Amino acid sequence: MNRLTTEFFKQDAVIAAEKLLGKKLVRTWDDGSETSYKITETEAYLGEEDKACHASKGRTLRTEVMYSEGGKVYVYLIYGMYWMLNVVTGTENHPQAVLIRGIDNIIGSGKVGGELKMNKSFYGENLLTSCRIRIEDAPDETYFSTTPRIGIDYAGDEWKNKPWRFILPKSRN
DNA sequence: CCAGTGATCAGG
DNA sequence: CTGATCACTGGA
Repeated sequence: MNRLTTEFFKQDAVIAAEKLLGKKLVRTWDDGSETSYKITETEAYLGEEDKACHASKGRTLRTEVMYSEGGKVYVYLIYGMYWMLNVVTGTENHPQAVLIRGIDNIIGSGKVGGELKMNKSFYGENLLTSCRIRIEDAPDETYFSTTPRIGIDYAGDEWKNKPWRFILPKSRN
């Protein structure tokens, strides 16, 4: 299978989050071996107006990569312990990202970052060219559920209730 | 329910 | 510099 193209990553985060379900996340380790995971849970964060999106606070050192064209990695440390893996989507200057919450049977954004041994060096990594991490195409999933996003109570009703979390049923792992 | 843990950002 | 906050997890 081939890598997803720049056209895929240029889509809006809500579309990309849905379509990323079932795609193959491939991690190449330091010793050259590879592990392939199926993406099973995602969340979309869409633009400065989305109060739950980090970019709602504007352009900073941390959010900078979200302002670039889709196809890059956005990682950040949360609670001093967990590296959160996101995929930047959309076009330049339109900050968006898709959070990877689950791969195979590893459910939980913090656990995903741990499993993939994420760290700050992956910030801005290019998914189109990186030799450490890539996403390969796979048939679109048509059977999945949606719920509001997790852990964003601060965002206010309008944004916290958006059904922008996408989940594959466990039986399809 | 709640503690742990440290980068990041706004404000002096 | 200081202090608040945080897209979380695991254990009481």
